[in-house]
Amino acid sequence: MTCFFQTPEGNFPLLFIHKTHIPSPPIQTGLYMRIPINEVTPDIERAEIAGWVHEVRDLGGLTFFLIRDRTGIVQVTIVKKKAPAAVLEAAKAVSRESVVRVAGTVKAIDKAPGGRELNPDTFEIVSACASPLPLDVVEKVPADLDTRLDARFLDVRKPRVAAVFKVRSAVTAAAYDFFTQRGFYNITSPKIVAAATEGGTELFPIAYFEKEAFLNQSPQLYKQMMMAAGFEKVFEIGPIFRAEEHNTVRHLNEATSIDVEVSFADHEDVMKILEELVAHQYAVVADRCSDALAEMGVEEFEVPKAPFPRIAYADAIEIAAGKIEEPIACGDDLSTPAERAIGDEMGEHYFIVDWPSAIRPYYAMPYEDDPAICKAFDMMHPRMELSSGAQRVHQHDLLVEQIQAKGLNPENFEFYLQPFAYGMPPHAGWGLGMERLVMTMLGLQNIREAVLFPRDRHRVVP
RNA sequence: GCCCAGGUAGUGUAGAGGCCUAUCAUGAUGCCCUGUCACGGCAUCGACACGGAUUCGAAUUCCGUCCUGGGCGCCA
Repeated sequence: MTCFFQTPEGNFPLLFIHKTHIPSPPIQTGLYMRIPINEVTPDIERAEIAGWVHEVRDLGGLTFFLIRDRTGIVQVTIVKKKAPAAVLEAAKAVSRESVVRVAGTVKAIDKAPGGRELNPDTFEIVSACASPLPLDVVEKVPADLDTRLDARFLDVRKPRVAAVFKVRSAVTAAAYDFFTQRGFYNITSPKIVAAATEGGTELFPIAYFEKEAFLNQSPQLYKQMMMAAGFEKVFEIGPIFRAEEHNTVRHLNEATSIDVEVSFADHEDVMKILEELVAHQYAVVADRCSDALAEMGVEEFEVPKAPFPRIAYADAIEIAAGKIEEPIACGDDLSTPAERAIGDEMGEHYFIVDWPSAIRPYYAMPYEDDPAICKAFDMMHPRMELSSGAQRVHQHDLLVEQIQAKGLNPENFEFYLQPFAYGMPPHAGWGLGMERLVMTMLGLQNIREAVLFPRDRHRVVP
C-alpha cells in the first residue's frame, strides 16, 4: 500500500533546497511517489520518502532514525505507544544502511535536525543491509583510503565524500557550457589505437583480434586531424591511459583529460581560453556547489582571476635554483621539489612559457627568431602541473625535421603526418587533467579521492 | 623501479621477549531506558597477513613472500 503525497499545484516547498539540486515535484515512478529529503519541510503535512538508514538511536519508548538520500538527511521519530504494529516490527528489524520507504506526517520540531521530523504510519524495509559493514558510513571511525576504495559504493554514501563528486560533476558541466557557448565542436576520438605515435609515455598493449593495439595516451593526434578536417575549434573530455609505473598521490594510470584544439590560433590564444575556462569552472562551483563545499568543510573558496601570471621557463629555473638544494640548470626538466618551490613563490595559478625545444615534444612550434625555445606552456597550480599545451608545428616538412631531430623515424608517423600534407592550418591546443583540477580545487591530499574508481599501479578493482 | 614506514576483531587503534586468556573506541546481538542528535547503562561476540628461523618462551627479534601508505624517480 502506497501513501500518496499531495502537493498544492505550483507550490512546492522551497525552504531547504540545495543549490546543487533543481527543485523537483514528487517523483512518481512505477514504484514510488516520493519527495527528496531536502524538500521535507515543516510547512507540508505529509511526506513519503525513500532512502538509507543513516543512524538509529533507540531510547526505549522512543526511537529516532536518520534517513538519508542524495539530497540530505531527515529524522524519523517513532513513538512506541502510538505507532502501528507494522511500523514497530519493521523498525525493530531494520539494520543500518538498509533501504527503506517511509511515509507519514511532518512536524515542525525545534529539537529535530533541520527543525522538522517525520512521524511514520508506513515504514517498509525495501532492501536490507548486511552486517557488519565493510566501513563506517557515519564516520565515527575513520577508514584507510585502501579500505574505502575497496568498498567505494559505501564510501561515497558519506555525504562528505559524495560532495567531491557533486563538485566534479559541476566542473564537467561547466566545461561543456563554456565550450558550447564559444562555438566549439565536441568530438570523441578512439581510445583503441594502433601505435605510439607520440613517443614518451608507455602505452597499455591490448589484444585486438589478430592485431597489436594500445589504449590511447592522449587525443592529441586526433584533435590535430580535426584541424586538418576544418573543424577549427574542438574539445573532448575523455579518458586517457598511461602505463607508467608511478606511485604517487598525483598520478593515475587512467585519467580524464579535457582537451582543446583551435585553428588559426597561437599558444597565447589557447592560454587565454584555458585560464578563462578554469576561472569559469571555479566560479560555477562557487555559485552552484555551496552545500557540497560546506559538507567538505571548505571555508574559503577562492575563484582564481584570469589572466594568470606568465613566467618564462628560464626565470622559473632561477627561482627553483635559489630555493632548493639539488642543482638545477636551464635545459633540465622541473623536478617535483623544483615545481613546488616555484609554486610557493607564485602562490596562485600561473603559466610557465618559453620552454627549451629540447625538452618538449617534436610537435611544439619553435619561435621563429629563437628556435632553441618553443611556443609551449604548462599551466600550474601552486601544488602541481594541471595542463600543458603549445602552438603545434603545422608545416609538414618542419615536422619531419623535428621528428628526426628527436631521433625518431618519420616512417612510423605516416598516419600522423598525412593530414599535414593536405592543407593543415596553423593551430594550438592543450590538455587539462580533470582529476588534478578537482584535487587542487578542493585541497584533496590524494588524487584517488577525485576519482570514483581509480586505476593505479596496483588497483584494477572495483 | 628505488628509499622509508607499516600490516593486530567488520572499521580505526594500544602493544617494544614472559605482565597477552591481547587495550580502547566503534560495530553487531540481548536486556533497561519517551526527545536523542558521537544518546546513556549492563552483558555478550569478534583479531596478531602468510611461510620459515632464533628462543625454554614471539603480536613483539631475524629472513623471505604478499599487501598497504608516504617520498622520489619515471610521466603526450
